[in-house]
Amino acid sequence: MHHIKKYFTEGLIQFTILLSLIGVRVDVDTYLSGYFSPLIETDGGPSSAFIQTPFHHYRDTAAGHHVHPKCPELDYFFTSRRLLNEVRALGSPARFPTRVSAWLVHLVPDEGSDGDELHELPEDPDNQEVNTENHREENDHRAGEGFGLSLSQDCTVSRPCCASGELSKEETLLNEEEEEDVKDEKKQEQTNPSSLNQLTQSSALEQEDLVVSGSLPPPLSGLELPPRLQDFLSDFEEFDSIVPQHMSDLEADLSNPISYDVSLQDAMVTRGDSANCRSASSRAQLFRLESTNSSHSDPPHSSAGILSSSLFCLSGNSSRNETSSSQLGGYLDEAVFEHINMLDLCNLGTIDPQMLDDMQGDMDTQWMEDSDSGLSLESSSRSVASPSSSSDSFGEDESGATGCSSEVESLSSKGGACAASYYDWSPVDLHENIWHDHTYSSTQAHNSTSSNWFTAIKQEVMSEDEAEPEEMSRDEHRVQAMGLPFSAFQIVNMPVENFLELLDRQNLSGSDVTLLRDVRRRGKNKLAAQNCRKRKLDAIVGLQGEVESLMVQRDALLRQRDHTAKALSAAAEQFEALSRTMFNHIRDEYGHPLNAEHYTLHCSANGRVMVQPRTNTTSRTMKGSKTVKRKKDKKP
DNA sequence: ATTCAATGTCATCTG
DNA sequence: CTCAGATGACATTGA
Repeated sequence: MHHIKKYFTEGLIQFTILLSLIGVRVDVDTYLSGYFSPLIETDGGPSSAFIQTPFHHYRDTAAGHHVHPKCPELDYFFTSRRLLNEVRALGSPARFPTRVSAWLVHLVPDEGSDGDELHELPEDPDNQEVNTENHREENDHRAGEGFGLSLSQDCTVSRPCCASGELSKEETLLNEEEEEDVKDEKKQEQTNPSSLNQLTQSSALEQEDLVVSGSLPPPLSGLELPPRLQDFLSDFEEFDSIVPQHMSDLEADLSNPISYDVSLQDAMVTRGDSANCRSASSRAQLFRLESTNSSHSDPPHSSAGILSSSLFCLSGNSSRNETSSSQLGGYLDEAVFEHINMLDLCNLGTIDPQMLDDMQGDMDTQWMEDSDSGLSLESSSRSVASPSSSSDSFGEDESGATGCSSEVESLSSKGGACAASYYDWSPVDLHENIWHDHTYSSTQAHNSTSSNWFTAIKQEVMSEDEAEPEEMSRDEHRVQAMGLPFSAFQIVNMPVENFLELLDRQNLSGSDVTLLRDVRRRGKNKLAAQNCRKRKLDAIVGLQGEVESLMVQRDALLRQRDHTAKALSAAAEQFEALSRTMFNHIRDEYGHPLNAEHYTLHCSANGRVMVQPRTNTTSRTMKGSKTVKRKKDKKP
């Protein structure tokens, strides 16, 4: 509750600042005495209550989270702050009255309804004691408050009454409140015309000033120019450099008038809907987190929980409910997942072994899938499958396997060290993570011969992949024909030391050695070709994506260029018009008007404006230089 | 019969 | 120099 009070208080202060910025005088002292100041959904800039309270107090500290820079709440915050800055910098007071009116219509609160709600709220005895005093005190302060208070109450789209409580009634009353809001606003317009007049007068003054600033300068005598005109003309001093530099601003200016027109309404409508719902839901989530943290000790209707639910239901109309509920659902999911994570971390030791097995299986699957993306692993796995998937060869291999084993035995009797060195290596070393659980348990694998082991692997893979048996490759047939106890796959994948030992100690003929070397080379090259093609395809896909992004960038640059050209031409026309206007009022030493075709205005950096005779050579050179530049631009 | 994509193979280069 | 890998070019194969 302390946070809430501080939140409201800070919000009130910020909103007071906001009101003062738009010309409304607010007596702050009268509000500060009441804790339940309106919950302000607007932001007052860097010191906004929106920043201070929700994120730092609740997220960073209470919930232990850190706000991500791309957090949607932050997006909303910065967006709203930007809008507010635009409103400040707008300098177009001509729109102020309408906006303020819209603000009032939307916001001006129903003090009565609020008060009624506040009095209705305390059905919960726990909150009643806490809230009623504050509300009464606040209502006392509000009673007879002027325009400023109405505004501030207004902005409490999430009203403090909600913070205290009852949601169902709140929901049902929302529509009525809105209607009453309009009525009360009208009443207040009647009762407080001075406030509105103050706004309109100030805005009218600003408008007048703007009109003066935007109008053409008064008739000139000589070269004495008014400061504004000098400023304006000085802007043309560095014409080419200024225009591109301010293109972004120009774009904003050209594209934003609509948003300016509705900026304050947006500040109410949009913030009252989506943004408000977002903030309300986020707060609800934040409060929910706090309430969950304290749920064990607090009663079910703890103030925080009620506040969260209040804020949640506060979202008002159906659309709000949809938005807020969905978003809140997201937050709740987030909270639920956090809770689950905590439980998992705490109960890690009690996890069901079956679940661990499943997880292991998933991990293995994932590992194998990942291995597909790898170079050697993918090729190796595929190589394992390809020779093993030929049932015919395995039928032969079965018979051959026994023969091979006998041969191996004989070999081992010949050179035990050599055979041992062969069999120290096996594909298991490469695929231990995959195959370790498949063959070792089988009785066939008890024989320590690599051929038997490989036969077991083949059978294992065959049982999994009997659907489409593949024929043995030519090299596989050749190796089998040689009667070696190794498959082509083994020859390809065994370490080079083992392969060299195999060549040396098998008493192979020269043609056999060449064949085995070719088999090994072809096998490795086959895998290398597969990897190479895969990389090539990946590179093509990446380049296609890059091309698309570059095309998008190119389109954006073209649009920006068109925009710049339009702005440049518009500024040039404005400059010409202004020059003509000036030359109409400028007289030479004989009192004759100057011909704008023969003279031009030159604006120096210090603000001085000089009339210079226009020379054809300069204009030609300038044109020539421009054409050269354009040609240069076109070349690349 | 032709086309085309996938795959295998060879030659060559590089580390 | 050998080996492993990468890659272009060509051949083969199957749909």
